[in-house]
Amino acid sequence: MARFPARAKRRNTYHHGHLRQALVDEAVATIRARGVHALTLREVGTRLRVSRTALYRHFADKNALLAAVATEGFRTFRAALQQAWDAGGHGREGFMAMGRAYLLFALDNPSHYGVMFGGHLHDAALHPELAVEGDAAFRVLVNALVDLQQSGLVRRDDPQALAVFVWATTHGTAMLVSGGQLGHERLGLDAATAIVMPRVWDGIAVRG
Amino acid sequence: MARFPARAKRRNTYHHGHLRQALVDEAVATIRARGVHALTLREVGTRLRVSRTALYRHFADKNALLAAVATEGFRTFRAALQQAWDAGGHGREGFMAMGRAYLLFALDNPSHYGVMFGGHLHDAALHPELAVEGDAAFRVLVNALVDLQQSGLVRRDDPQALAVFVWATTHGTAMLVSGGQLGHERLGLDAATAIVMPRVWDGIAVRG
DNA sequence: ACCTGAACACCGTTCAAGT
DNA sequence: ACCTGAACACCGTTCAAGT
Repeated sequence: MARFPARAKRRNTYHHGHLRQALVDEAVATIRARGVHALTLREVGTRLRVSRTALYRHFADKNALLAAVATEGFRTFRAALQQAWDAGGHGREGFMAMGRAYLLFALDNPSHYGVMFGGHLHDAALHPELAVEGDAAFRVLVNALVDLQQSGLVRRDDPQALAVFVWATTHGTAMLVSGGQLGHERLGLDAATAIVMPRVWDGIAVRG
Repeated sequence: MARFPARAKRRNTYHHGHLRQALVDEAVATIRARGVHALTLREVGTRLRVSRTALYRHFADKNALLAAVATEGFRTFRAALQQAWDAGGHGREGFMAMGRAYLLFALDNPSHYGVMFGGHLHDAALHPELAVEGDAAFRVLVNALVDLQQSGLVRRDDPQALAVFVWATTHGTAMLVSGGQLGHERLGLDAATAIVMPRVWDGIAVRG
């Protein structure tokens, strides 16, 4: 019944058994708080009270850690989209809620979103799980569009093509708004949603 | 009449009088060829046969050099948009040509485009010339939209809002296509243009 | 003004070695 | 298997000094 000592001793010497997840969490926290450029493998290590090179037991290099961060981001992102679509009761309102959720995620976690889409990753192709999660998030949108088509609300074009248009528009809006790239025009979440989403709807809806 | 020697001697010791532009050009070339992550101040210096720190006479830091690269990008970008709009004879066709030119620029110079929009720049606000050039490029689009409104082709909504929608969609498409972020769906320039631009037009055109 | 070399503090990554 | 410390090659940036 007293087998804890062994575990305790182990924890002191070899760290916990979930270093990988701890590394990802720490990286996400750093990125969220201070941006990608502030992410340092050495600091991640010391903050986790682990050697600077312990990380290499779980990731090939810094890029692989970033890929894991992006993968994790896609997971919560997809959940947020799905939840908004469901909570919005599908239909036009659900679609709008999804769009708002998309922008909300991007504006709330600009740095994390940047890792997912910003091109900080060098060889995304080398990380299949990343592609899988990205696809899964994309598929939430495709499925919603198919549903909207079946309800007679959206044109019966190729849903993939429609999804590309919708995703691109929302993504572009997120990047422009969060980066403040449009110069003078500083937009907030609601303003951006109000400007862009109705027009996206016009671009895909059945003509009335 | 023979005052060249002085110049020649000077060139050997103090480099040419256009180091700043040479630095930007070299940075652009490196980024274009090998990506932002390969840009090194030290290498830029040695390739220009100049000390590693000569750069600091012209730029506060690496970020300032990147801002200059982005500024230069916006200049040629704006010219490309304007040229397409004019060559397309304005109207719907000119608008489509502009959209294609946008995507062409982004796909032809993905890394340079990435510096302009990708968030590699830390404090874009600190570089006013960058904002000026970005605004100028944006205004080409706004002006085109106003023209289209006067021709009765585009709805008479706030042109700025219309421009945000158009820009965001095109920008998003460029990012997604160049990053191959849409998973399986690998799109080329023409496919992306064909999918997105007609729908953008539907989103802004006068209802027929 | 414009340029330089040496130096500083800081990276990511490798590797032989420990448990 | 998992972790470590020392070492390597490489950064951006500062600074006193040169012309």
